[in-house]
Amino acid sequence: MQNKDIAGILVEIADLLEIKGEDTFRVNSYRNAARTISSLQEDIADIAGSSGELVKLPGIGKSMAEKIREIVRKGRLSQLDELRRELPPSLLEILKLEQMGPKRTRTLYKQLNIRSVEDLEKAVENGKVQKLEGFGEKFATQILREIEEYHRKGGYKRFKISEAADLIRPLVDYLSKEVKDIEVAGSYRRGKETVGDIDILGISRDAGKAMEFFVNYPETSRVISRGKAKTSVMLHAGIQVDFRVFEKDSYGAALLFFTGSQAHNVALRRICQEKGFKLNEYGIYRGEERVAGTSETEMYKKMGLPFIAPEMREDTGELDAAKEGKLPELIELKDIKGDLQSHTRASDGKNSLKEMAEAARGKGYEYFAVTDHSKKVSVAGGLDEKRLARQMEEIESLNEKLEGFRVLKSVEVDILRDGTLDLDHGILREMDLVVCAIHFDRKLSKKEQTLRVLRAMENPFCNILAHPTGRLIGKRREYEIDLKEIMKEAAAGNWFLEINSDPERLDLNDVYIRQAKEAGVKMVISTDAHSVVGLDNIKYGLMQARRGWLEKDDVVNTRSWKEFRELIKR
DNA sequence: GCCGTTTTCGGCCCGACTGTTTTCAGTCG
Repeated sequence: MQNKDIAGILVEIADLLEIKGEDTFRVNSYRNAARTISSLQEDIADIAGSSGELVKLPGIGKSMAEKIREIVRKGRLSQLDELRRELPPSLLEILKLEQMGPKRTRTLYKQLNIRSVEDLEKAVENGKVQKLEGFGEKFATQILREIEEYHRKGGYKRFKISEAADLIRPLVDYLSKEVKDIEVAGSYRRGKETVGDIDILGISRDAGKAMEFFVNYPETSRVISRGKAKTSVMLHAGIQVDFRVFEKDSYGAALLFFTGSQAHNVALRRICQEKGFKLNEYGIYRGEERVAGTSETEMYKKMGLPFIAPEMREDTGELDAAKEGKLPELIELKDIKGDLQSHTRASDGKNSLKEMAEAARGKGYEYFAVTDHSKKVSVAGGLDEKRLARQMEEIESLNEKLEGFRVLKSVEVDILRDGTLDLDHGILREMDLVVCAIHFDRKLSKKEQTLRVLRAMENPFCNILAHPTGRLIGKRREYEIDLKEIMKEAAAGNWFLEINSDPERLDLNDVYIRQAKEAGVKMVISTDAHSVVGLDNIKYGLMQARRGWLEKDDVVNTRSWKEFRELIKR
């Protein structure tokens, strides 16, 4: 049972209790506990063993600790089983529909025995829902549209951060024509790997005009709500955009508020309360008087805190760190001195070696590793020893021409099922750097998979373990592997874990990154670019690194090649 | 259900928008 499974059980309880009509504070305590667990560095199952440890975690008291122990022990929770008998779990699907909260879900269940999205759809079509008190025609039309969208998208989907970026770019260009100081806030600004919606802020004295301009954006498919301060629309792409305008004096407060996370905001409001202030999206107030609001820095300062980077605002310890003056100095893009995974036309890349190298040099890097696939990955045109030897010659002659820049002779060698490598040691020995990765036999047991990787990484030529969990966001689960063990060995064995910047991968993810840092592991941030354009993805890997609290020193490719080489085992 | 330098009870973050409920509940972030 992983942390996220246990958190999932608690969230389900919270949802069902809420539909039941339980006290919201009690309901929230389940959500708080779930949040604590899913952002925890250690395995909750390990902590659950020793009594007293669990209740030290924020939001987990005696009763919650007992429930967690039951889940760890039995793999299930009798309280949830009971709730599921009481209420059909398919109600949770209804709850996911926009406009459908716990109250309406409960009413429809009690009054019309609506148990599923399909039931709801029928009842609305038959005009039954509209007859109930509190549900009108407008509601009926809206909910039918929601259900249609729900069917079309197959439930509610989140967008990969790169997909969101592609939608945001033209929208911000458009809005900038009318509104000043456009900023994208929300989970996008915090650099989350996926985003559910897009929050945009701007400064304008004429909010009405700004809103009018916003709803006329050509990509708008429908207006969800429209007010003086806030307007929400759905884009044709199927993502919701919330747009708000503020006055200059409130802009910092608004940015802070709408960047979130929700949990971070709640924690900030508590801090303000303790100091006798009130915090909202317009500023910090002492009574009626606004005492801060213009900038985020000013807001934090008023709370007695240093500026906290958006990527850290998840209420996972950043506020304590800030209070104690122990915030990390997060790694920045300019710290990266080279990219360490890339593919060329020789395997499955789109550009030539020369084109890739020149593009990397154009980014201001000092070095750049070309890591085409090895022969086993034949679908990607993997290279055998002979072709690699030829590529290495090509690199050498290219390096003679590129002054102040070095193309590293490298490869993404496949780790075979038994933990041996897909290439002769003779050729690996000739390389500057060897990147190792799993591409096949993903379904081994956890123990076998872990041993396989460790065996490979014990090889004297292996330096980097690429995309260590093999997940593809929203598509493919992680393979079973004991990452804790991998981290332990990586920390001791001076090899590195990759943070793969491909927005489909982002592997390691933010939670694992922070865990790895705690374990003393050094990491690299690579793009895994398959084209010149792909080199830009470094920003996504960087954001995950920042979400994992990494500093320059934690990341090996912030060093010059000379320093880097010293760290590599041989 | 959690929490505590106002500690074992009584709090628990705050505001915008919508619809139809004419004074506010529900939902969302």
